[in-house]
Amino acid sequence: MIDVMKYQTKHKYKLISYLKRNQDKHLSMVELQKGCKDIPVATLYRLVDSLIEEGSVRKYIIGPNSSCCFQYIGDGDLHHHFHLICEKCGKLIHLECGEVDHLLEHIKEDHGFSVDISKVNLYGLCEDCKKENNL
Amino acid sequence: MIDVMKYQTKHKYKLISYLKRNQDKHLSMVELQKGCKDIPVATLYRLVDSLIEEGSVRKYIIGPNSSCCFQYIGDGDLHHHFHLICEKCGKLIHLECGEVDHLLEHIKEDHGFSVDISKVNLYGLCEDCKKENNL
DNA sequence: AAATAAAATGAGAATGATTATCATTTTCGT
DNA sequence: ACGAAAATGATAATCATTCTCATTTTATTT
Repeated sequence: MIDVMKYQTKHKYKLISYLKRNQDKHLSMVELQKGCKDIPVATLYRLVDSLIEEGSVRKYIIGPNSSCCFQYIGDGDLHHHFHLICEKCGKLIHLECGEVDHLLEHIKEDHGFSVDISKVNLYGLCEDCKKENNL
Repeated sequence: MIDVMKYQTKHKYKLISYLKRNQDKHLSMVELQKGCKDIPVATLYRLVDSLIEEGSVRKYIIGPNSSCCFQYIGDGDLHHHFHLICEKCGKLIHLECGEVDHLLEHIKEDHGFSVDISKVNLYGLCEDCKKENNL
């Protein structure tokens, strides 16, 4: 359920619209700038920060270059996934998998540590690259 | 087993010595600069990159400010473990756990992706911090 | 609706960490 | 010791992000 009241400004509304339209993607700051050309950068940064603050946007840190991406968190559990990142081709794979939930539950119960799944980035080799390199 | 031959330069040697002396800590770039005052910044960055490349140093991205830290992890990742990193206190926990092996095997078999366990860093909240914040 | 307070805006400057440059020095294999 | 390859180092360049502050917009109170 969207709380219209919290869209105090048209820029904020536009940004959220854009984020929602691309809810399935991870958007970098550059992409946000392209998608919201009429929002000045400074304002864009401020808006993104406020959305993260209020919890409707999640920030991801991806890859060895530590670039960060943003994603709107909808009503569903879109946020409930983790990343596989191929070190060869850089491909980013979104994976939702019960086995991971199981592992995180185990770590929580038996090791007392609560893992933030949104920050789980597993590096390795993807299927295509394995084939390509006969591995 | 330390391969002395790979310490080609005195700067590289000094940096590794410093990292080893502080193996229990996470060192930021600023701390490395302080600890290795005689190594010029440009060289320091290059050395750190090369050490990460060859696998004797790990890079961590910690906290909401996405600051990054470095830590010496020895020669090759012979130890079959992964890391839990508390985002509150920065604590680093080494964990060896069959459940993780099981998960990585599952990802390999069912999702075709081979995860490099030496790069598995799971971020979250440790037991102490949870208690401290009544979570 | 008018007045006032509070928050958001926007353009450009400032910051700060990281990277690039390139002539010089050092290291390594032969 | 010789020449190729790699590393160095001082500085400039880059680039994302933050700051500034006068102005505009939004919210709240009469």
